[in-house]
Amino acid sequence: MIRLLLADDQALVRGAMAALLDLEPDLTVVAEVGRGDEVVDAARAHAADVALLDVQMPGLDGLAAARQLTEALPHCRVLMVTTFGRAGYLRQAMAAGAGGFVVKDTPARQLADAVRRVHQGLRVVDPALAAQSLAHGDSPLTEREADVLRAARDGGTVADISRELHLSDGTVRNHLSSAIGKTGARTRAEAVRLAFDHGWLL
Amino acid sequence: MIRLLLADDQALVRGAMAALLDLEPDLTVVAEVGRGDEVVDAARAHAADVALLDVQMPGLDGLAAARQLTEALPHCRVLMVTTFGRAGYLRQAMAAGAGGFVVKDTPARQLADAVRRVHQGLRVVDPALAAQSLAHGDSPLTEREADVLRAARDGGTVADISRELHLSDGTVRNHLSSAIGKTGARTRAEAVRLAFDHGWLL
DNA sequence: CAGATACAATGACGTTTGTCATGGGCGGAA
DNA sequence: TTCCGCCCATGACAAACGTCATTGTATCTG
Repeated sequence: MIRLLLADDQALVRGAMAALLDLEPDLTVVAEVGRGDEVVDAARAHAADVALLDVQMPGLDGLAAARQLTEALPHCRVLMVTTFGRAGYLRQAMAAGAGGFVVKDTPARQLADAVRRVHQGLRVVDPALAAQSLAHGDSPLTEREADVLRAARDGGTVADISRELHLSDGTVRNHLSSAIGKTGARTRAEAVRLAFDHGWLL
Repeated sequence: MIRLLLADDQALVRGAMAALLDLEPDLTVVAEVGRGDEVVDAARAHAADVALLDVQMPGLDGLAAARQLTEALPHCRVLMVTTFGRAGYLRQAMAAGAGGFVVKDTPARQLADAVRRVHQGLRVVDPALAAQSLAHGDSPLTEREADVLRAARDGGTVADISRELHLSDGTVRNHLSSAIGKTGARTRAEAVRLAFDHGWLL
């Protein structure tokens, strides 16, 4: 009997996935959480064998949660189950020690198989996503450039960003210019969008 | 036995919700689709009593699908089940003849009850969302302003937008300026974000 | 050590953007 | 019919933006 932990911020989706997986005779859902910072505790308390983690969660994002979990409980496998097939997420998930990466577009029947494979220590990755990940490569952005893009996400002015990051206006514009160049964008907003779609932010 | 149609572009979520709802003795899922433009045909073919529609779907968005469905099959009730609790979505959903509006944050157990209520002709609405909807009111944007904001979504320049919409550069900037004023934003990007969050676009 | 890279900052530049006044054409409402 | 709002357009202006050259510090690497 494989013991599962579900972590997803959408209660409805979480409950539905629990119902789906509990139908499998060899699987049982032993814990559900809606926040990333509750993952490790819950996994330990319920002796989970496999944790299914969403990427976007309050408290702590799924990738960070995966890092914590694989370090704290190495025997507990991690399967990322996420909405967005961002190439950068896959890369980071694997680096975080995840055993698999599945997007929510995949047929429901394959989920149980993915869980079993991960439990056996195998790697489960969407082939299309793997190809895209290789194509886009790793993030070319420096840490600071990523910070600036993140701060520019909600459409504020340079002054807003510089205030938030305690930087000079000119420095912010330099970082932005650099990020625009690296992403191949022609506008700050476009750079934000592209970097986000590639999974280079957060 | 209430016959259900599920429409959601994420196959995994769709299947999981099917599993969840099929556990209820008085509910049965008779059809699943992943595109908005397949909703009406599927509902007719399988004689669905209640259709659960996500807002964002390829082909046709859930709100438009709800309009088509309530017109083509008036006896078939509609329950919107969506990720984002945008106030504007709720308003449009109700105008489209939906019987209920549920966000995916709600506990899984409440879903079956919502389905039953909608099937009985009752209205099901998240109270918090209803309040927010009243607070923000209807969209103050004109059709053209909304068009321009939509075109500005991916971060292009004024020239890009004017080319896409076959307008003068100056006209685009006028519409943008107007939209910025109406949304209370200070930047084009911020206006796009705010309008989107209010459900005033798409 | 020298070289490369990330970070922060400044000043200068040309361009883009947001705003405003103004005007004309078009539809619906008083 | 007259008014009003929406749409399209133009021109002008200040502010914000994107780019570049340059300087300096810190850190890591060969």
